[in-house]
Amino acid sequence: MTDETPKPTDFIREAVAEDLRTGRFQSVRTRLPPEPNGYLHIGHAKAFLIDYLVAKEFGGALDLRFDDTNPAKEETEFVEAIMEDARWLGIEWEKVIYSSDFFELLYEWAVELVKKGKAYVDDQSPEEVSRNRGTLTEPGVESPYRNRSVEENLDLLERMKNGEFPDGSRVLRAKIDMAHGNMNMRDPIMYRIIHEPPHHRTGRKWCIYPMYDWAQGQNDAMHGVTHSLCSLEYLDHRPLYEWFLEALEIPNPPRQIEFARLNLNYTVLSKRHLRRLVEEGLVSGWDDPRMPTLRGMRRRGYTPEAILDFNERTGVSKSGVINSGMMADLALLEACVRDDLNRRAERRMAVLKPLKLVIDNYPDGLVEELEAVNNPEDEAAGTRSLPFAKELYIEADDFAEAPPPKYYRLYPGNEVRLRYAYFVTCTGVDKDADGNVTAVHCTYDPSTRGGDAPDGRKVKSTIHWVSAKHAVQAEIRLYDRLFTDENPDSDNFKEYINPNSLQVLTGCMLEPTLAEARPGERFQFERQGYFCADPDSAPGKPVFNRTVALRDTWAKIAQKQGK
RNA sequence: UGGGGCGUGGUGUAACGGCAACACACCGGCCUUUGGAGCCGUGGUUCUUGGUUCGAAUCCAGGCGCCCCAGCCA
Repeated sequence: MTDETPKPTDFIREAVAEDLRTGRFQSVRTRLPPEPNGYLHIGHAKAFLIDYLVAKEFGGALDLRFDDTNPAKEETEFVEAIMEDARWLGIEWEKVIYSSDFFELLYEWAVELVKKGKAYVDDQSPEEVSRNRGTLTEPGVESPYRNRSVEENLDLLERMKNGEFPDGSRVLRAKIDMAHGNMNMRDPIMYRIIHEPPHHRTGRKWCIYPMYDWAQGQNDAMHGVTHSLCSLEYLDHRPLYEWFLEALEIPNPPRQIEFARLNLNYTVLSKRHLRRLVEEGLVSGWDDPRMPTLRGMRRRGYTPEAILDFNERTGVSKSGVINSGMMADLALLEACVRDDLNRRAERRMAVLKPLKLVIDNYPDGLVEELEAVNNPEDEAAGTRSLPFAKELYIEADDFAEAPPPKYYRLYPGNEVRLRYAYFVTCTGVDKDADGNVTAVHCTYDPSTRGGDAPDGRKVKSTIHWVSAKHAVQAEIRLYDRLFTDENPDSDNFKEYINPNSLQVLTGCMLEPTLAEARPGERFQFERQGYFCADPDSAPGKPVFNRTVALRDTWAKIAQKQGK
């Protein structure tokens, strides 16, 4: 690992490198303990990636350990979904284990603590326990059961395990300090009694289940984790994490390191709010392309590479400003997909809001095949051929009867280039009885075939088009941010929902090569944005999701003009 | 009012006692068969006050601000 040792780029990698250098650890093993009760989102992706990349960079491994210590909250359904999403991201893990795999040993360790006089069974009701914990500024009150004999504690714990007592009647607590400034140290609960529902893996074998704090560090130690990476909210738990390990006299105990979790502006990331979006029908499901879930982003057209890049560009730190985390900019995420897709996505022509263009001096019935470049960023992507004819569709926005200042596209008298085709000059329009433009007329210059004028004259604009009789009709879904507020993650988040987050366009006209697009295939529709074929697509009837629009400097100019 | 963490352009992250850097966003310009991409440029008294030092974003002290903690959740 000598030459391979990476130069530390953040405080976590610095700490890990230091531990290896000093010999505190000989190798690196990290673990990601998702609680299997929800789908992964962009914030989880960061945590996953930190654990995975740190382990990988130091020649170690990541294990997946599902944190199933509360049977009331977990479901098997999520286990597979989490693995599927992580795999899609490119995360590799060595072992898949469960906290419940360690229930037996963990119980033995609890018995050990009882024998050492460091844990006791408390008969107080949940209300009493809560009341006697004290407050942030007042010390707690010691339980009247705190000084029971070791024998009585052992007997009671055994009977708790055997299911002799009802839920909530007793708990096992660590005997630490009821006056501690850190609330986590005020005799934290280790085991509580839960009879129902049965655990999704261990069934009815256990009637007591460990609390997070009691399970975490011990599980880490049991399976050889060296670095237990977690988010800042667990900082206050580290003294307890270390207390247990020390009380049990664990040699080479694992080390917990905390980092700022990721928040994204203009979205919500809390499990509760995400669930509400789905359950209240505010989105179509966990994979709605507007959701910040990995499934949603995947359907939207985001690539794992873009998410990896985003993760890297947001960095690792301990400055938790909002909800113990950094507030990353959605614009950065979008920049990351654009970067990736710009290099990789093939270009296609697609007219979202069609307007008919008739080339009056083009021969009736003639169809020419014109060559178009698939990706100017990647010569290897080659070219394709596009049918061209007298009647085309152009983007309604690319024509203006009365052009605003700085408008370079089609308007009466103006000449533009039809991409990869000809120069055309607008000669007039057809209108219906209400005065709406129904078609635009133009003439073309036959000498400009392919898009260059032999006399060297220039046009200020190039617009896209699709041959009317060859066009494939499609549905296109345009997405915008789900919320109008930068930080909607509060209980009244519904007030900030963006009513225009989804716009469904039907009757869009696509170039014929797009007819058989497979779900998941991504393209750049020239001058529009990046689009991904949706699973709702049928052969010959594609449906596309807009992943992200292209940067649009014209939109900014138009906005400044007050339009 | 208890304990803990964090303050660097709008946002995020660097700089490890020696000229405050990079990315995104923003604004301006160049270029362009995508108003895309690419290229160039503008923008910061490093929360504050004081101290140590030849020299402080960095070390020390005091303020201020923000975040987390009082589930038998994780």
